[in-house]
Amino acid sequence: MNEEKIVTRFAPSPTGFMHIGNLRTALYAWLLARANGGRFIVRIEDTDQVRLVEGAVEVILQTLRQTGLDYDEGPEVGGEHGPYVQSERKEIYRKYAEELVAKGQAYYCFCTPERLQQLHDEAAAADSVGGYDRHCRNLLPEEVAERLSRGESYVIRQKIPLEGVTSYTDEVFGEISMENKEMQDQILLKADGYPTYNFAHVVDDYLMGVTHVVRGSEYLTSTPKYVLLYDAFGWPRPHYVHLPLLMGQNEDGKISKLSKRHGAVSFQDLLQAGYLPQAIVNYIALLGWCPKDSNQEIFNLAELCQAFSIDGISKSPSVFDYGKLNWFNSEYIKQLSPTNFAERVMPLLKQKCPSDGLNLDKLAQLLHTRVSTINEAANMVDFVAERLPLDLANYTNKKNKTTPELCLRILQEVQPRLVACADWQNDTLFELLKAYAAESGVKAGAVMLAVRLAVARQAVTPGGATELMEVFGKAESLARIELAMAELQ
RNA sequence: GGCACGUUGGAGAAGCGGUUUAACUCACCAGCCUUUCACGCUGGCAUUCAGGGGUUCGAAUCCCCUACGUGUCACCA
Repeated sequence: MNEEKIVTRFAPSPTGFMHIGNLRTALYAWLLARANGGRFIVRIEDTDQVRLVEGAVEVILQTLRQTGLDYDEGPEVGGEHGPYVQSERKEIYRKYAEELVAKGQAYYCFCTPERLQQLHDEAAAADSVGGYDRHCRNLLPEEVAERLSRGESYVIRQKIPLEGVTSYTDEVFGEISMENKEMQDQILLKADGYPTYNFAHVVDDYLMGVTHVVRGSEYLTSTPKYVLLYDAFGWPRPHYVHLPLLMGQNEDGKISKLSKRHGAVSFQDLLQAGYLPQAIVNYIALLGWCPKDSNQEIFNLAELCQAFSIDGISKSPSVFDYGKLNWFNSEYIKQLSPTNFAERVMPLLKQKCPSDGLNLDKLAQLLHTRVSTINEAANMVDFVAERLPLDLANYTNKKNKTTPELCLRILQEVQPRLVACADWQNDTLFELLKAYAAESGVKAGAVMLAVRLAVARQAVTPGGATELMEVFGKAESLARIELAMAELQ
């Protein structure tokens, strides 16, 4: 495989947003090129003018930028094989399609969409799946010429051999064979003059020198038709690298192709949900690929390039697991510097906890090791934003042997010391409470519990008693202790 | 329905005919640590590789069949 310089491409269709499965395909194609000192091309496949979505190209390019998948040729950067947008290469395809007709490997078809629909309906009625009946395959040249000159609407179809078998070797799935009689005379050039994907990608991959076609395994069984096209032109076939599909788990436990019903499935959705680009990339890299002789899981792009190889790609589909993504994300969040993390949560904290006097920097610090996504911080700080109702039963704790009565006593005895405290920060407060515990003979754990509950008004909190007091500041902390004592009275 | 591909624990997976009593990670459970939670640490979690037949001295690893799953059969990509 090293006899030639590897050239791969990512060829998305701008028909929506960046699906995570698409991103993963882009990643693998990029990795294959970069890991072998090859080139990576981006090509926009916008031959379906009906499904075009405004702004989709920009989303695709932006995603590539955000994930660090740089390309050598493509939109915006150009290159020697441009243009890289298929709608701008329209005439190229016609020329090649006509060449195929001349070679007897393709033919003009004048069948109307209505007739095709009828064919389809009849097949469906017979409880089967029918294809095109090759009605125009053997039209006389004179008839074709005449109908063409009359300006009749037409498409150009590939002339698939009626007999025999077509095989190719996929780099991950091995040899794939398909009986020619199973294949349809697929349309190469549509009535609107645009090529189909089936044709355009073959022509472009050849013209752009793509050596390895990397794409999802949904193309596994249509590839024989593409291979036939290469053969018809007399072009060398590229290597094929089909990737296992990405699945999602449904509520009933069944799995199916990853889609919106499984939750956030576009790169943008995931960013919106608080995931970091590199965590997403790291996670999807491992969905369907595994490094050889290593148990490493945390990889940055450079490390992925080092470790990546085709034989690490598996054949079986994998289920996208948000739980594991969360773990990756929390690892990447922990890697963030305290300041960097603080910058990211701060907008959210300021919005949720606008009141003055709160130490949001301290809050951010507490949150750093406790969240798996930035957004998760939102539901964790409600108790800071407002004084939540607290069930007094929480003051009864078996491990620390506390009761509401004990807690009340603790709060009453500790309050004057807190009022007198001049240095309102964690370490000082902690020492203060410990000193009280030692002097009073009450267990330190009990003291911490009473104070934490009084201040937080919530059983489980992101931080201990004294850390939270630092967050609340002296005034609010004392006010809450005051409130707690009243409730316990 | 035809064809194609897949099937190792709840999820990602290693494994490529013999020291594998199936590695590692997430999740889960238990314990430790600890000012709760989280972090961290320790231990548990498939006697078995979809099922059934073969081949072999020996199979998760090779072959066949069955089951199940997914993909594909568009003037979509």
